[in-house]
Amino acid sequence: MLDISELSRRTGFPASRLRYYEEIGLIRSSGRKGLKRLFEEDVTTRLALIALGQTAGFSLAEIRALIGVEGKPRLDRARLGQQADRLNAQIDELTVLRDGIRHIVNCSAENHLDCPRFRRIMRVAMKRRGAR
Amino acid sequence: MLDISELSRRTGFPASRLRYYEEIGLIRSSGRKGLKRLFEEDVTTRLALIALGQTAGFSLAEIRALIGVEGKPRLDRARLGQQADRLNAQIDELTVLRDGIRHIVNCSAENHLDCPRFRRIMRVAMKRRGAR
DNA sequence: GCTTGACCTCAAGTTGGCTTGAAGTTGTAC
DNA sequence: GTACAACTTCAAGCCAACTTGAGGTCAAGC
Repeated sequence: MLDISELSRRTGFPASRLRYYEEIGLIRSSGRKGLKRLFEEDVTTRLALIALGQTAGFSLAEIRALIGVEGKPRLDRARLGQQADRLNAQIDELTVLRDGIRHIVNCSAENHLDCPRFRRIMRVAMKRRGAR
Repeated sequence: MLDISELSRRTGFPASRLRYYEEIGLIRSSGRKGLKRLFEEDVTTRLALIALGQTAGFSLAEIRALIGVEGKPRLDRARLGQQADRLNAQIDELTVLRDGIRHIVNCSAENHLDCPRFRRIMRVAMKRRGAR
């Protein structure tokens, strides 16, 4: 069993964030020693999963839906599959953008506005914003 | 010259957002007709650039630094190059995550926690969170 | 000449994901 | 037995990027 500072040290998450995650039900502490929370070791795995989800662009609410609230992380395969697909689409978009930016950097022409490549990038960007 | 509702219609940005962008200096209106703002057509280009920047994960402040405040979008090539590199790193990370998620979906083993692939993904995720 | 509707300003509210601060409690070291 | 650091709770604050709302103005159509 780990106290909050040890868990913080191991994961790099500040204690405030760990308390917050417990408060919203993302992790659990398994008892107290006096006032102090005690966490089981496998909470580190859960935290890694949470970090993973955030990196992939999921909100904490989505992550909770994906990994469940109970003790062991129970992964929802169907949802994960969908999310992998979304992630894939995002990667494709970012790739277009990256290439587009590099093009702009190298394209010495003053008029990007007329450049078909540039226009294509902008269409991608606009499409994405429209979706908000 | 376009009034705000026409600009909104063309770009898909709500009028409130356009006013907000003007307020923080991201776009300019070029005069009024009575009370009503009038925008030049090329503001749509600027808005596309802004959308582009956001899609690439830049804050509005960063975008302002990149495209400048004056009339014509003046792109900062050096910064853009850096940002393309960052974007590239992000793409690499997301790719690892995507593949990792797909692996989890297909890996019928109960114990992802022991799977080296899964561990690798988690390391990436943790590293990223650490950087916040 | 009055109603309507599209615009205007300015302040305040919203969301997510936390952090910060004040005030209290506890186990350990001296 | 007391000082201390490390925890605790709870409320409030913070940030970006907007949105919403109240109350006002203006041009056009009937």
